[in-house]
Amino acid sequence: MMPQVSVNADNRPVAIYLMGPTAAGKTDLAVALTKVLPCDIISVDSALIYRGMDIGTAKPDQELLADAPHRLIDICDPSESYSAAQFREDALQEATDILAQGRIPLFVGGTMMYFKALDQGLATLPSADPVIRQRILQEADEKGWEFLHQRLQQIDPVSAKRIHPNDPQRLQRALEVYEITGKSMTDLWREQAETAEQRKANEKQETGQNVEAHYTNWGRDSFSSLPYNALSFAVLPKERSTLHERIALRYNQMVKNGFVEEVETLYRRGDLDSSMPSMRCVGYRQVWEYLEGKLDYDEMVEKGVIATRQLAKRQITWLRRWPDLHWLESEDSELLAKVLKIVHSATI
RNA sequence: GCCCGGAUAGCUCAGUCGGUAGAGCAGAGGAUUGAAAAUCCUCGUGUCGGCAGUUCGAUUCUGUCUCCGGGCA
Repeated sequence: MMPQVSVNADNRPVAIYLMGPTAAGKTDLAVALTKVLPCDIISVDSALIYRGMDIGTAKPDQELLADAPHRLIDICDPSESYSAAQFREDALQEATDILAQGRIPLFVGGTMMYFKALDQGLATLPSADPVIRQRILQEADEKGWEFLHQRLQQIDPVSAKRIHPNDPQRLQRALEVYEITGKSMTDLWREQAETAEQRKANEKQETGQNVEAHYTNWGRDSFSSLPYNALSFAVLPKERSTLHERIALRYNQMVKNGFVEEVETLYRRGDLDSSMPSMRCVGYRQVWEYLEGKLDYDEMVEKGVIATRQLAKRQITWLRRWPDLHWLESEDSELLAKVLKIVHSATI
């Protein structure tokens, strides 16, 4: 008899992904889950990593954190940058630690690229190099991004087609990878995808899927399977307008609670600037501009709220195409029970 | 009460020497491989304030009314 391989026959322990746009109520649900399940929270949030950025990131307060500890918050200084790859490494380490204690990793957050990197892996590529990035930036200043896009067209036509000439961040990255490795991003992905296909073939785990047909997944190391079987949830208010109301309410509350003073403390340090990832965070950027005198108070508040809404929209776009996602409504009174039901049926 | 400006997309405004109109912002949809709360792409029909007049044709010219600024009393 051939052994039956099916999705349900997964004997790995479960983990929970709790996703959702900003201000949807993820933290409340996560904390409630820690009361009824043997789980520990791992934050999936590119802003909560920063120390001293508490009010504007809606970071849980000390009291709550003492009650429900979050891993991967307060791990960076605002002068530092972090990355999706670094996150994956850190998050897997935390998950392994939690699993070793026989507990459930509960990943909670809204940084969807971190979730994707965690779940599907990343190709093996060089990490960011500040010197090379600076050089590319300078060249863009002199010759324009259009010129650099044409150069990318020469060395990597596939990426050049995918990356819009107006997208400096991705152009910079593609050129950076080429400068460091001497190979195009596309070639590196392809090589790694082929290696993975080979490995898969050797392990006789044919899935019938054509990796080559999905170039956006080329080279991702998702074949090195995760140590858990993830259940994906997304929380979201039923109506977009409700989310918008919650965002405006929360932003005004932040300002009342001393958000401007928090940014002022960072502003006065003197070693931070508005080009750093930390100070590009929603809200921080607008308060920073207010402190520089580029925005008046009302504009700062209005633009902060707008930026938060736009962030939420992008997060929702990710969620719409997330596979096997359990959708939850923020205002559902049976929220917790529904999650528990799904978790229990998966653990049996 | 009189004089001058305004009234056009959800908001701020441009424009049509008369042939029913377009920017920015907002909003919506999408992309997303070491900055991702980042970065980028796509999407614009609205009694052109109401009514009347001139005209083949008025959002555009004229008259009048309403409302909002500002000024003079």
